[in-house]
Amino acid sequence: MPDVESQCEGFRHAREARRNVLIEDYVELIDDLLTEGQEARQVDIADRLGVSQPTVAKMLVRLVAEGFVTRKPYRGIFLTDAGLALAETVRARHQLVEEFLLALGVDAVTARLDAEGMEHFVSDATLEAFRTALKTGVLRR
Amino acid sequence: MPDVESQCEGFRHAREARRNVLIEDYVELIDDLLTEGQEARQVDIADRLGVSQPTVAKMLVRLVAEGFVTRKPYRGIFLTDAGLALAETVRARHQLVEEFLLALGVDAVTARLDAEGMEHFVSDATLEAFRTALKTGVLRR
DNA sequence: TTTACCTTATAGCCTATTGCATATTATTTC
DNA sequence: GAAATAATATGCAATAGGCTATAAGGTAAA
Repeated sequence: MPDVESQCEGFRHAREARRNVLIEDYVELIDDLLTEGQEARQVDIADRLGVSQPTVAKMLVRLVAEGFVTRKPYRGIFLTDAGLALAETVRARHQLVEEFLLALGVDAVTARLDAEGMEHFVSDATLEAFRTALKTGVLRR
Repeated sequence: MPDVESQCEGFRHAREARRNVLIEDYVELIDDLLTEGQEARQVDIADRLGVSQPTVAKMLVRLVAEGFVTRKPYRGIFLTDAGLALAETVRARHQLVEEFLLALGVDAVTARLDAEGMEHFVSDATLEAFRTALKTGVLRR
């Protein structure tokens, strides 16, 4: 067992990360919706996330407060520069994790599901290790 | 972008998994404390998790209700058979994820931190892929 | 055995995340 | 331009997870 301080620090770190999961998911999804050309409406976001529209409305208040999105009334949601930057980081990470799982031989459906959960907890260092493994091709079957 | 149904299902799946994270962490930690010979007291658990004792007390109510632990007053916490089974599953998964990251070349500290976050979202299928990769040694550097 | 300490319980408060039901406000269409 | 429709807003409730402060119950040592 690790010493109390490290373990405690680890758990604190994980709790901290958990608080950002929703924000990351929203920002990534909004960016995807905008990139696909359609507008990002509350109802679209709600459908994609599988939650109700009021739930989305409440989260958007938070996203606006934290400076990631702006809203044009009845015209949908838009990303600020900070939101765009976050979206790009998150999407790149998400894709890399999913690609890595696929390269490992995990089936497509599982890779998608697992990546959705894991992505938020993969550090830059680990991401770099994934990237290296992919590049050197050691995982190919 | 995935179709609405799959994406929605993915997010639902992740939300579901998030609800079990704390239970898994508690059960794994309690098992570790008991295995180390010491008793698993509320204060010990609180120290390890980096939360307050009342927070632990509240969570223990839930763990008892869900049938994972029992309590001997002023003698600490104990695992039921279900709790023990869960603990073993969780610990095996946790260790495998951490070992895998180490084998990939991730440094020890990062591997510990990332594994703590990722472990709860790694499916059996992905776990099996990790195991295979470790066994075939393709990751050794 | 009585006090001091350790352990647990309880009360009250807070934030976050979800839901449902129901307004309200734009936009469109006829 | 008025009615239908789409988009948002809001009120109320529930669950989860966290905190501080304080009380109370056992254990053990002087």
